[in-house]
Amino acid sequence: MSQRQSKSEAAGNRESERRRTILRAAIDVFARKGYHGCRIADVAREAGVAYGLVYHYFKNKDELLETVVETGWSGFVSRMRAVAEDEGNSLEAKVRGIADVAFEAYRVDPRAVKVLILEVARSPAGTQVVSRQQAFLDTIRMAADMFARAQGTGELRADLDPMLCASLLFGAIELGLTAFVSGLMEDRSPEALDRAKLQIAESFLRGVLPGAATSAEAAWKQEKVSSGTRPKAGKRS
Amino acid sequence: MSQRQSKSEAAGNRESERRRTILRAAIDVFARKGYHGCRIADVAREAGVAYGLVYHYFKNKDELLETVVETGWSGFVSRMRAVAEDEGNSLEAKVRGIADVAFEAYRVDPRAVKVLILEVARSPAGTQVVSRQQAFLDTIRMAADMFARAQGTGELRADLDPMLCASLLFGAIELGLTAFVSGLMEDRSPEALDRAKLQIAESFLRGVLPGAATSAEAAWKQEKVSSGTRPKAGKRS
Amino acid sequence: MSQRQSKSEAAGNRESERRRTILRAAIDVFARKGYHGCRIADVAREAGVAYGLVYHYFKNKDELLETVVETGWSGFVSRMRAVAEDEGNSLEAKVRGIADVAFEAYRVDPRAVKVLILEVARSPAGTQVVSRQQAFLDTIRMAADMFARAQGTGELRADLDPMLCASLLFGAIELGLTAFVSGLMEDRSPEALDRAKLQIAESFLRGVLPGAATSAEAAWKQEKVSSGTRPKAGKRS
Amino acid sequence: MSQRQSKSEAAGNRESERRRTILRAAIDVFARKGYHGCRIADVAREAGVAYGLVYHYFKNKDELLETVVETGWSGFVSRMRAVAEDEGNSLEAKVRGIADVAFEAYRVDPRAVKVLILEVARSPAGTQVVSRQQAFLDTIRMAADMFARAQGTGELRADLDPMLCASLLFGAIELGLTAFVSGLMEDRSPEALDRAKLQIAESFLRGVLPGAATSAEAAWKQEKVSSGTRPKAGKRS
DNA sequence: AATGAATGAGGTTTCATTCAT
DNA sequence: CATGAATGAAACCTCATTCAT
Repeated sequence: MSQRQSKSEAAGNRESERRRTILRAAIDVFARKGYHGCRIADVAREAGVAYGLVYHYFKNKDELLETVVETGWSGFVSRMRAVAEDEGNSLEAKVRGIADVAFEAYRVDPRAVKVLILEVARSPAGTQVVSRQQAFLDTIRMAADMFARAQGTGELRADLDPMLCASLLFGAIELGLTAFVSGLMEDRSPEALDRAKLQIAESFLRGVLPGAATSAEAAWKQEKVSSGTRPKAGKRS
Repeated sequence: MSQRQSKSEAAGNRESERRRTILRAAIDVFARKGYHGCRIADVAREAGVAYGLVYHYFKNKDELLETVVETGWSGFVSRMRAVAEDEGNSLEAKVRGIADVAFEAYRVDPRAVKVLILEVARSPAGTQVVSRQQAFLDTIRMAADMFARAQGTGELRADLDPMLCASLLFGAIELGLTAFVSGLMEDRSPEALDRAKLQIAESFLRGVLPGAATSAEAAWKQEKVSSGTRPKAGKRS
Repeated sequence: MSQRQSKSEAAGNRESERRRTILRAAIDVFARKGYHGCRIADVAREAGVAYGLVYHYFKNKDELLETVVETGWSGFVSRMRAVAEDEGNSLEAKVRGIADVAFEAYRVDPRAVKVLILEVARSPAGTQVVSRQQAFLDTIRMAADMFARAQGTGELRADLDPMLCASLLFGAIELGLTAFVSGLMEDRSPEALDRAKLQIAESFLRGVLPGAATSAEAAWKQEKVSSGTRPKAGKRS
Repeated sequence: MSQRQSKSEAAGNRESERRRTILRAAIDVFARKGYHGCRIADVAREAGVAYGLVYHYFKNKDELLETVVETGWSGFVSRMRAVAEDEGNSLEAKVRGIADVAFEAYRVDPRAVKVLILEVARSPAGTQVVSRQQAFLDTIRMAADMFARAQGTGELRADLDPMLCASLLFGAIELGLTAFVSGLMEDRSPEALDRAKLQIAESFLRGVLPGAATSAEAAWKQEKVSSGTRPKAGKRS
């Protein structure tokens, strides 16, 4: 590649730059006031662009939200899926991995996560284009499949409903994040986030894995003391 | 006494009857389309009354939602609080009691629960009157207090953040209910609901109570099979 | 007359009593908020009667105002007319009589006068039933006739337009009263009212009666003839 | 420079052009139907613009009226003030100047004057933002000050209340204009207007300037008491 | 006669979307 | 690309009037 970009490339970059500015602004405003509570004018003002420019890049307000969601959600889901469907991993590792993905997303962009939680996870059925609601439900179903498979291999207590397990996991993660988003948790330092993530994963696992104390838990307890080796379980160093 | 009520009584009943009809309709419509997605006209049509009558009983749309929420939420919260602050109960009993309250509310009036979940639990901070958002957060804080006290008596693992525990519990319950609300769970029979409630409470407790299996769990296990011991489980690599 | 009234008389009195209560309330509320600024509910509340009763006695809101005006205005006008058309009186006596009538009306019922000023004297042409606007204009015309006759007898300067004289007189009276109504005049004692009445009548008469030209008038007349040097007095060339 | 304006200038003109069009339309419609009697739709139709554009330039209906009033009134008042406070002028010149200003305003824009008279001068106190009513009263007070100063220099009869004089002057002018506005005066030619202006100013001055008592006044005085020597006069007891 | 709940037309206001420059 | 004025449908809310009791 030459150091100078071709004209169209430059334009393309310029365009996508503007586009991204607007998208960014939309996320911020949606996070602050909600989709219904904000006007296109708010997004434009936040982005520092002219009113009409929003319509240059997005067909309408709904597409704007759609794009926000897709952008934020698709990466999230694909990372989630990668973790959940990596058959090389134990269920425990997968669960910890999912928690990692969620909390990492929050660390990187809490506003975007807030929008996803507010506008995607919840919102009346009829209101929106199918995809939005579907996206969330599909993710839960994916997790449910994961749990169902785990039951097949004896990694999950057989008496639990896999769908319910999936709901519990996401419920725990979501309200855990909500606690941060809403200000219920006063300490929002990276360490606090990490602690929360571990407690959530660990409590969930303790609750659903077969047997008494899980090895994971044992390991985790040990980790506190020494340097607990653990097979590729997410990002923990 | 005669079978007819006195005039004022009849009027009083009539009034509150109408009022309740409208409130009921509002719950239904909010549940179906969300607060923003519905028009006063929808509520009026659903209630079978004239447009303006809604404004006879409620100052404006917002007060209507406020009333819906207050009505539904206050009963819910007070029952919740009664359970959580009954010091005669063990933590386990309290947690099960809270699950009972939530699922019973859903059984009695799923629509109302849906509205509470959609419009109260989540919704951008600045938008609403304090009370709505506050109500939800206060409930979580109440549960957090409960868990903190339980740590004092050794009923809860000392290494867990009480606030996080509260979030987990409500997250599990909420997304468990959401699974029903959203149609993720196909079987919505009372039995299925009950099963879900038990699984949620039990998994949560298993996850957060100190020690190995809880007494409840032990009982439950026995009830199910006989020897469900599984060899330390761990991970199949 | 017997001391007891017949039943129908009693009823009639009761009725007119209620009716008068409502009329009274309407005057007060109209005076306070204006016709457009008040609701039937305000009138009912002020009168201490039920909402619908207003409609029992008056066909609609407009008729209510109409009645207020008629009641207040007709007495006013007939007294005015009696003074203006009493050919036994000099013009001066008539003018003073008109001022008497107006200020007496104000003394007796300042609110009613306020309503008459606000809602009758002024108000866009098309808006109202003819009668209201007409009533006011007719009164001015009546006074104009009076002035025209006075010109015939030499009691009024021949160079003045009678219609304009009428306007001036009522303008002076009206804004004089307005000064009291609006609070511009701090002293609202009966004595102050009387003083104002006399000053108004006297100044008006001094201005319009024939007789020795005042120095000011003389100067002005001269200007017309010669080149009236006047120290930069506005736009006159 | 080219004959074409720069873009921003053009835009600026365009904007204020539209704004002025709407303001103009509002004046016309208010004059025709009154503030309460007209709908925003009427203003928009009159201006030949879309419904919503009115709200692009004015926050709401009330601000529209407010702006109409301010625009029309402020120029009027400042011109009035210039005349009233020009100490190089005699009282007589000032009074004539004020009449000039008022009638000139009417000649230039009778509709606007009508609105000012209808919606500003009179209208219930509580209804409006302070400024509107205040503006009118302040103007009267300004004139009252002028008259008070004139009493200090002996230019005005000492026995008159300055505030009342101001009321008389504006009452005369206002109802004089009303006579034209309302159609009482059939001849509305510039000459007729001029004639009216002169008669008003002259009659007023004749009435309030010191100087030889008119015969009428003399007669009246005699009738009342006996020794009505005037000079210092003060308030009659 | 008296009450006040019920009705619904009519007005205001908002704001997504289009369009001319 | 960029701008922001212009558009108008759609929602909210008010309140005069009617009606059942």
